[in-house]
Amino acid sequence: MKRLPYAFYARPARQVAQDLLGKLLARRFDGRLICGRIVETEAYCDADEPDLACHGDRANDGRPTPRTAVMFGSAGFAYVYFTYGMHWMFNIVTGQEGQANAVLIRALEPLTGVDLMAQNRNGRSRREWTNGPAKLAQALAIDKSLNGANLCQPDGVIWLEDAPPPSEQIAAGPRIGLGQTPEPWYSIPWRYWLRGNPYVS
DNA sequence: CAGACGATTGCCT
DNA sequence: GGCAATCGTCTGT
Repeated sequence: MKRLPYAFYARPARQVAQDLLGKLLARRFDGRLICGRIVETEAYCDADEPDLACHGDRANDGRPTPRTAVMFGSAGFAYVYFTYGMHWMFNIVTGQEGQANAVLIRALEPLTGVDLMAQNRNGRSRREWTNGPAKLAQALAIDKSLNGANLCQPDGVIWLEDAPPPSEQIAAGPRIGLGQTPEPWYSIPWRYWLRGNPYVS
């Protein structure tokens, strides 16, 4: 299996978000491998148009802040942030440097290191290990220490691997949990998933 | 420096 | 379906 290269990420977020479906998210943890197949993503921001749901557009008048700085940086790095006082979210920076583009990984299908996922998810049922953005972060032991991690680095502890295109159909719909975000961004269909997959959130 | 709120989850009715 | 948990980040005073 081949690690996804920088060029894969250095494209518009919506394109990367769809192409990530079926790829593998891998994590080296406790000397072992945890790996899952990506089945749900969301795109935030695009080069051409504003996205008021995106942290990079919403805060500080569209300028970087300490939290969002990574989002404005090079593609192929991890943007990990803390929310609701208890949850970590794992995103992948996409697009061009200077633009706030990222893809949120929302759900995985467990493949490797299932005992570690069960342990990290406190013994919950298999279906609840990775069917949500904060759940998969916990299952893969993703936290602040991985913010800014280089996903293309050969000896990194978190990366993505190429995989054949998915056989499932790709579905699209509005993004989840946008709260007070105004239209049209509240309803714009930038969430993508593999139709029928049981691990979609 | 105080106040509002969040790219969610899990428990309760 | 409703709602509390829990704290970092951002904003306005």
